[in-house]
Amino acid sequence: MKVTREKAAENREKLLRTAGRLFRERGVDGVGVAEISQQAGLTHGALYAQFGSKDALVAEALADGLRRGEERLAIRATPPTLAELLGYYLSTERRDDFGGSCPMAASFSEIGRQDETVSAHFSAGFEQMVDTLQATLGKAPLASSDRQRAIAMSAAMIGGLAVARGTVKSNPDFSAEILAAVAAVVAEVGGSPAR
Amino acid sequence: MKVTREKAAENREKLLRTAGRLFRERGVDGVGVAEISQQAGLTHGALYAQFGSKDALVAEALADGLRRGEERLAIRATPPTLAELLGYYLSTERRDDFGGSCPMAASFSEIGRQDETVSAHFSAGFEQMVDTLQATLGKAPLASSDRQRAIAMSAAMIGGLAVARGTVKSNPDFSAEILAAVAAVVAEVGGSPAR
DNA sequence: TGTACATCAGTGAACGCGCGTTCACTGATGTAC
DNA sequence: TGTACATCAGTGAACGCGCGTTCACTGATGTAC
Repeated sequence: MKVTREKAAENREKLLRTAGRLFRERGVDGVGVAEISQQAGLTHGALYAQFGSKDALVAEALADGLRRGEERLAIRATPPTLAELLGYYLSTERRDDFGGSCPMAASFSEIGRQDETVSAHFSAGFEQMVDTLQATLGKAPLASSDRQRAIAMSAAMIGGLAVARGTVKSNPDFSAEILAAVAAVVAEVGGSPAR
Repeated sequence: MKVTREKAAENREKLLRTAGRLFRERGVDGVGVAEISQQAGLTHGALYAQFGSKDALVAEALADGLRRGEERLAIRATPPTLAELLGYYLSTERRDDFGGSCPMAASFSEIGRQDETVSAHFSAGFEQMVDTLQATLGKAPLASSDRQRAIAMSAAMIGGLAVARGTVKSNPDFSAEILAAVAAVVAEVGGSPAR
């Protein structure tokens, strides 16, 4: 049966969000089109009418997740402080919430194996993170440029979140120590007072 | 046909190494038991005689890769300097060589979804990296402890390598800039002279 | 505004394929005497 | 040292299953007159 254009756009959106969340939680190869469609309240046929193939859906879902992350930062009235960003990004809540978290940290190794389109969205997402961090920088006793510092801080946050995830099942104390240590050092490198 | 005990041990080793390399290159779900066995010069039956299931092989291969990485650091006569570690780890060669590189960076998101055994090996591997880095530290103008710095530096290196991989297909210049920026800032945080 | 009909988002049965896994069998190895 | 035989690493055919994908069909929507 046909549906209104509006409803069709909603369905497409629902498929994208559902796919993105499941990919982050269980990996691209860990989720099938059947489950995505079902959780979005549709059949796999609808998914194929919208995206044509799973590969295309993967690319669009990753891009959509990165775009959504960018927007969340861009629409804020007052730009966040470094302490706020660190407190949010390197929290145990974020660590344990694969589905709701940064696709750069959740889909990591998978993104490196995707094609150029996904790589371009990943670049844009990372660039945005670097810009956001760079805007928070204070004076630090380092010779590196602001941009260099912002890049290294972003890498440390993404890496720190992922490492905390890799260690939490066997060693939750170590995992929490990692989050705290990364937050402390990144804050210092960023020129914020140590917390 | 039966083979000598020695040959059987060699075959097991070959399966582990082959599986580890392929998992790092294409992801755990991206490679099947048939291909692993074939590239190791055996049949899948031999793989099952040795490991019992693919899941068990995955766990052992990840652990084996992490152990191998630890050993590579431990057996050196003179401990490496920070500059040497950074030059090796954050090079474009390492970035482009998924199969031969650090399993913590290559199998990232996958490790977070594995069970406690793999998590324990991951913790041990990361701890080793932190210790190695901590041993190279000089004096830096930061209030953070040596251990905090070593943890954050390790996270930045792993994250930096992974982010460089995610951006290289669409934006090779940015990717190279990331490697250089992370290396420069990590060197400063580690108290080495900026290169 | 009312009627006729083309459009197309979504349905659901069916497809081939490759996956992980099982198992009866092989035959050289390694041991017991 | 030589012979008999139990062991078991490895082979390869076969299995069911769930995957991504296709396609004939449905029927409300949206348009043309």
